[in-house]
Amino acid sequence: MNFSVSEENYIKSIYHLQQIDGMVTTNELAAQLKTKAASVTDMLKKLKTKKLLHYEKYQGFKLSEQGKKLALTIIRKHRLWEFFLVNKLSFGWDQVHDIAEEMEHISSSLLIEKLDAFLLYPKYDPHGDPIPDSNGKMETSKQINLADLALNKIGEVSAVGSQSSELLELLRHKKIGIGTKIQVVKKFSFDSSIEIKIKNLSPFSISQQLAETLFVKIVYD
Amino acid sequence: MNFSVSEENYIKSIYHLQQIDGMVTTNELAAQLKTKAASVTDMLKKLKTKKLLHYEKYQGFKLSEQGKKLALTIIRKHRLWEFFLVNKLSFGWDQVHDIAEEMEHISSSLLIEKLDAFLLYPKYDPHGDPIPDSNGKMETSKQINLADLALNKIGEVSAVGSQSSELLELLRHKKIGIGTKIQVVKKFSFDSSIEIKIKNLSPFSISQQLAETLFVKIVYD
DNA sequence: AATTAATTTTAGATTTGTCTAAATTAAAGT
DNA sequence: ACTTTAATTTAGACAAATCTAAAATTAATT
Repeated sequence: MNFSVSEENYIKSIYHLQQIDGMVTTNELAAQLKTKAASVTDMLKKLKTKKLLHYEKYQGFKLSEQGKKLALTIIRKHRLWEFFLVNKLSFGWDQVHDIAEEMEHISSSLLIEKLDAFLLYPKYDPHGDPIPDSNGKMETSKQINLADLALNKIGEVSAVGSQSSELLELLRHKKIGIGTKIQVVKKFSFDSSIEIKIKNLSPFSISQQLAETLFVKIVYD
Repeated sequence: MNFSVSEENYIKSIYHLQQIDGMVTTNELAAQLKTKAASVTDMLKKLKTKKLLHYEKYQGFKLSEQGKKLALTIIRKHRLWEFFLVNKLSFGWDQVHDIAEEMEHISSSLLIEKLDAFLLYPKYDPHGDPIPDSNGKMETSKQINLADLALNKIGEVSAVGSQSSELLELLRHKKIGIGTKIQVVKKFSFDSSIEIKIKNLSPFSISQQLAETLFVKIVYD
């Protein structure tokens, strides 16, 4: 199968959004792609007939297995080209995103395999995100401390550092549990507190103490 | 200014065709681009309003200075990427054309300058065609013997090896003079004769002896 | 449970690049 | 010079991807 640049951009955006939300909504995707909800609906129908996603109208949508596979090949291309641009052409890591955004749509898969070999099979791109291999598999994140999670990254809570009823009460109150996805919005050096964002809640701050008892796995977008 | 992939492909094809013909016709271009004459006419109007070519209807057309400049940047990208594919990713020289055809439309000019530096400013691509520099200048061909011109290449007659009236009579009869553009269509090893094609004439053969008295400059397409 | 608000979808229009078929212009042959 | 042929252009249609405005559906609120 062969896909248009536009179709590929939709697939990639849906992949990233569903890492965070599970299910994706029309408005979310429209915002991400800087387009209008009506345009998204049109494209969803097309992608559904191509069996790249599961979609029932008004019910949200997510990628099919095929769709995920395609998303991962696009992400693989994007990250390999970013690695190339930074490590071979000496671009800064902050200059390469838009260029890779164009290069990821070059269709030849032989090109990508040869590029991968030339770069000596890198595992991470210049931003620290893992590069999927030719089967779509990539290194999964180890558990790290929420206090160590980089700004704007999203972590999925995988463990808590204590079982004390005081902690559990606090977590229940803040609506944090195993599996909760937390984005770091701001870090305050004054008291090492951090501001976090959880889906469907307004951002709020937590203490350094709490951040250090929470362990997360990075959700690579 | 920013141009679509389609516009860039038209510009590049026109550039190549006018190397041979000076003026380009609608049907020629349609054949080259594997599209229909009507589609070409439509695009010509658009390219004219963008001042990329000189065009009066029914009169043929050719690139403006601006159009040539654009064509050379596209050719520069194409040939640099071909060089990269062959010399860094170890593709065969016969595998790279279609991939470079896609890569030449990546828009960043900084990318191309950095690529050029990474490749150590190559002067020729893997097919032996010269690579334009960032100002659109490229090495011009030295005079070579028509007998040494590679298959399918086009040469412009720049000198003859003798002034004998016998030779001049033969040349007048074959309609060959200084400035005539000759394409090598076939080479016969049996007697070293070669079959050539001149614009507006059917292909015909010439003897090794004649070929060796004609000097040409390669017309890079 | 009913109404309001927000989200999503449909309907119809627009742009880009293409096509076929018909009309126009130029070139070639007698 | 006239007629036939070939090349080119116009007119009208179509597919892809987008948009605005209106209608339909779901979610939220009283």
